[in-house]
Amino acid sequence: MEASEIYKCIADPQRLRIINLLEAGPLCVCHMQEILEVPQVKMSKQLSSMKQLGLLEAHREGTWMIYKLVDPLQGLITANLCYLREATCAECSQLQRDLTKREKLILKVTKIENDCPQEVCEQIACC
Amino acid sequence: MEASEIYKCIADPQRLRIINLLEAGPLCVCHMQEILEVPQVKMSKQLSSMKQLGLLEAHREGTWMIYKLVDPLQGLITANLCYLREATCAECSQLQRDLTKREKLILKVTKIENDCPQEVCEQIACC
DNA sequence: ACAGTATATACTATAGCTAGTATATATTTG
DNA sequence: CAAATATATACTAGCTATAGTATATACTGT
Repeated sequence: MEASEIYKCIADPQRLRIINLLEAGPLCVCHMQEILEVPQVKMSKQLSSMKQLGLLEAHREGTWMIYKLVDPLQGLITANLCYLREATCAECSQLQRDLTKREKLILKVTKIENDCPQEVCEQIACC
Repeated sequence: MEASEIYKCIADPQRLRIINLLEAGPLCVCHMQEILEVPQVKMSKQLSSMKQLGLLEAHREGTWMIYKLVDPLQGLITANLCYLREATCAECSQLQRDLTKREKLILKVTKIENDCPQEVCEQIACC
């Protein structure tokens, strides 16, 4: 994967937010959709382009599609996430808020509603 | 400057090469043109867009326009240059080659031809 | 087999980017 | 002031990316 392709990918704030979320653990489409507040079609298209690029992989669990970052993650991405999480800018604080929102959502769908893909649950040992 | 704007900028390999070159010191348009082997009009347009973005600044010296990176350089850019210079990929080795080519060109235009903007010369204490 | 939920794709319109050609501007030198 | 050099801008055409709408597919539970 060329560096320029990675930059083009994270040059879209929405896609950067997706990577930031997934770096914290796998998620299904509808939950990312809820956290980022974007229409389903946009979410789906962005995920599929990132998968095609080779950054994400997906598998099905019932009706859910669970996306995660490929392992090992491109060093260039790791380095940038690392930088952005420390920095202070509008986009950086957005990334923090997304992570917080993710925590809350996962708690809700697991502990409370029991409506959670297994792989997501496993992270917090809830199911 | 938003992180996404910086990524969009360096997502173009040519622009990344420009930043890489200028990080080593100021240069005039025609010398960058020679190192990167691009038409004048393309060079000029890319430089002007990067200047408008706030990454570069320029001043005139005779008929030359000398471009340099704004100081202090965006941390995000520093971090990425730093990463790319250590990494092994097609683009990364290109960046190395560009720096070598820059060294040679500067030697030529200063020591040999004495055809060199003052600010460039000052770097290697030649004029 | 049907209804409901989650996700993906096809198609279209449109906005933004890039390259190329031609031309203009700024400066120096004779 | 004319010629030469270095750089910038205007204009155009083609391409790429994005958003939106509609529709299709995959799976589950009844």
